[in-house]
Amino acid sequence: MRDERLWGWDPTPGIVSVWAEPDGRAWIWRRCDGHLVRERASFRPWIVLSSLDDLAHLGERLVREAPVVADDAVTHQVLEGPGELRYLVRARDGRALEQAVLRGAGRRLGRQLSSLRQVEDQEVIALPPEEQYLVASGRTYFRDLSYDEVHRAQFDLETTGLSPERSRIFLIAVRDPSGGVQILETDGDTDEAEARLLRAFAQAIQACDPDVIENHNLHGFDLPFLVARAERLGVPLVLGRGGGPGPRLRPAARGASFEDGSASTSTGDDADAAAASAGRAWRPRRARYTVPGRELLDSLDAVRRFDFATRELPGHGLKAVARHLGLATASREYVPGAEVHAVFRRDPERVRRYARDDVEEAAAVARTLGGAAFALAKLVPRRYERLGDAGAATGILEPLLVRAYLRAGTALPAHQPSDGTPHQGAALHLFAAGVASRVVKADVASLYPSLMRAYRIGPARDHLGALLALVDDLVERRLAAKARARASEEGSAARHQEEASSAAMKLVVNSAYGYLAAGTLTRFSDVHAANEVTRRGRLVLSLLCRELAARGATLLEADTDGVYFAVPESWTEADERRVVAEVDALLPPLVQLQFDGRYAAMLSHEPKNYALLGYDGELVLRGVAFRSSRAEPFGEAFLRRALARLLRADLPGVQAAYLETIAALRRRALPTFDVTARVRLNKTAEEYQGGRGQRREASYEAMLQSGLTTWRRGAVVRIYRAANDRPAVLPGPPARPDGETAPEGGPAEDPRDYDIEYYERLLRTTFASRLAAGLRPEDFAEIFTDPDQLTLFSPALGELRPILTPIPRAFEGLEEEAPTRER
DNA sequence: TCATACCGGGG
DNA sequence: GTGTACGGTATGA
Repeated sequence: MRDERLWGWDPTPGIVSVWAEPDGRAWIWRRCDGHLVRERASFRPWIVLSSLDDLAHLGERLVREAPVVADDAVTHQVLEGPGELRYLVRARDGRALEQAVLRGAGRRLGRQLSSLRQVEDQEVIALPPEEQYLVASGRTYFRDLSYDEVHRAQFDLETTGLSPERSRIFLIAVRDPSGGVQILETDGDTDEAEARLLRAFAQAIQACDPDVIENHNLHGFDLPFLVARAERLGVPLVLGRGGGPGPRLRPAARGASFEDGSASTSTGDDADAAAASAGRAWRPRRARYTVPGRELLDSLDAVRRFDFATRELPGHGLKAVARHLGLATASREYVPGAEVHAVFRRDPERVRRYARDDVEEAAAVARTLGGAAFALAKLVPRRYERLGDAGAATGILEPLLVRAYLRAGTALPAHQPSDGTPHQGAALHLFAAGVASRVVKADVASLYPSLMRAYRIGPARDHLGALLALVDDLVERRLAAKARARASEEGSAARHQEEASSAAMKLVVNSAYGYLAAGTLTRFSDVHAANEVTRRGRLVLSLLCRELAARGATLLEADTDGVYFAVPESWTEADERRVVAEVDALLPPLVQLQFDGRYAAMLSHEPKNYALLGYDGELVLRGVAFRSSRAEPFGEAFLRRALARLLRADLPGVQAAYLETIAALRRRALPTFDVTARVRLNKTAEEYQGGRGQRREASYEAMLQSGLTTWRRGAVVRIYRAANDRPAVLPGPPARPDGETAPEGGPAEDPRDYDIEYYERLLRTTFASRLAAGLRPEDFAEIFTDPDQLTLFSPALGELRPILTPIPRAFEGLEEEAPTRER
């Protein structure tokens, strides 16, 4: 398959935005040597149909595709191959084309149709006008442009609340493409003042004329809020280019929800609901705004895409992300959201700094994480802004495949219902529970796409072999991009570009398997091929487990594409790496086992629940058994200390941690805070009282028995068990919902009346029990005995060792390739 | 206690 | 135009 079919063939450089209308008019904005050029183009709108029957009523106006046809003709071209969608149909005006299909289909179905969306998708492919234009022309965004050559502006609203029904915008920070920041403010709390602010904002955007408008949660908050306020105040909000229409809605899965009528479903207090009531016109259920000439990008999408791969972010909020990525400056101003307006009233300068820092950070986060969408826009025939939140399978691979097929003049398959074959997933093996030392983690990078390439597993209906060609090509391009990134200067724009491009390609490559397994959602999905990929994956995992064991490794846990194992004491790190390399050599070509880390010890508790002790002493806890935000702090602290000692085979130390904790409880040396659990009160007092007869819930009983009879829904408090079985609430300020630790209660507020026996029991049953897998039952009983029962004659704990218990028959779960006649 | 439903963000 | 997933938390049987 030729390259150009995969990647577009028209070399036109510098496209920064495309807007097309269904009538075949298109506008293209390009940056040439820094200057903006607007071009007018026309295209012949097209759809693909499974049959021409619905167009038979056109009679002689339906003709074969030809260089010259009548102005009102509808032309068709028959695509080759076995695909069901084989008629490429075009007309001068896409609306007329749609009407013609709807008339025929409506007649056939005996009901009036108003949109091609109502036609079965087995029967039609109909793309948005911009995508029709890009697919047909072979153009893509940003050829020969780098990320920083695109003009980007950021803006951020400061409002009096989250609901545009009840709140106002009082300040807007705008960062222009050259980096200058303007602060626009209202001069009073009136409709007129707010309307003036909105007009000034629209003017500021027009004046700096960006190609891209960005912010964090732009589509979830700022845009819907802005549009709702503008509609309410009767202010025309022209943010696009060419004096065209104001923001338009387009359906988008990840957009804000717009339920017609009144307040929306979930929270009722947010912008989703807000935008809902703003207009009477047709609203899709979920939507995003779009404007001509500018791309509206949300850095929250970039953050989600990034974290999807890395899972390293503490949260997806702007501040948390900026801090995590090292983008927050030392002088960064912070104001809690709920206080922004109040702070503005007494210290406006502080809120101005805050808003300024917000747009600066949004720009920095967008630049740091937005490279993937930018790189994708160079490859995929969709608007840049749609690639910001496009899912990898339907949003990226599918458009590439559709373009490739049409360019090759080949018919496309229709979506197919399942044939009932269940999809089989990955393997998970637990080989041993308990404590192991000298632990190694090895894994196979990009296992599934590697298997697809190695065994040529692609969709049965992909007769062009386009998916595998895409994956092959992307893998090669990615390696080249990574090499170029390494070769370029650290921190340089070139490096940023290559890394972004590499990230984009990795994203697409890794979604190829998901595409296969996506059932009815993707055009070329193939559950048999997907099952073959996972089957090969299980075989590879089994093979490497067996081969590692044969070389002296003690297997602990294996999951999908990675394995933890322990090695004999005599092994050096070089030995560990050598064994991994030996086993790697036995795997199929393109499937590579890599050394992924080594640890002093591991407690294997349950599948996907374990604790690791690094050689540097760092303790890593994985899985729900070891991490819970609700858990009482004293228990968590005990567990961490005890685990660290257990993993060092220091059983007297484990017991000491236990006894010290109990002693502290008995002396009431622990602040009450340390025994509290963090809970959220999701029922109001009335709601709880209503059903109180049937079921008592500790959180609410604690409130009521502490004399607190009203509370806000969603309030977060810390509860504990006081003496005499009394549920109680920790006095003082509640724990902050963002997870920050509540301020320590002073002695006056710290009752220290907790139920000692209850917490001793909790320590044993909930926390100490997490160590049980690593100890003989009699040792466990000995270590976690009642301090009053300690005898002078107990066996010396110092001589005991933690244990590792093989799981019976775990090896039988390993699959082996059925003997076949090999090639 | 275990299953399942829902959330992730913005002022 | 459709579905990200995944880990955590909240809720209900």
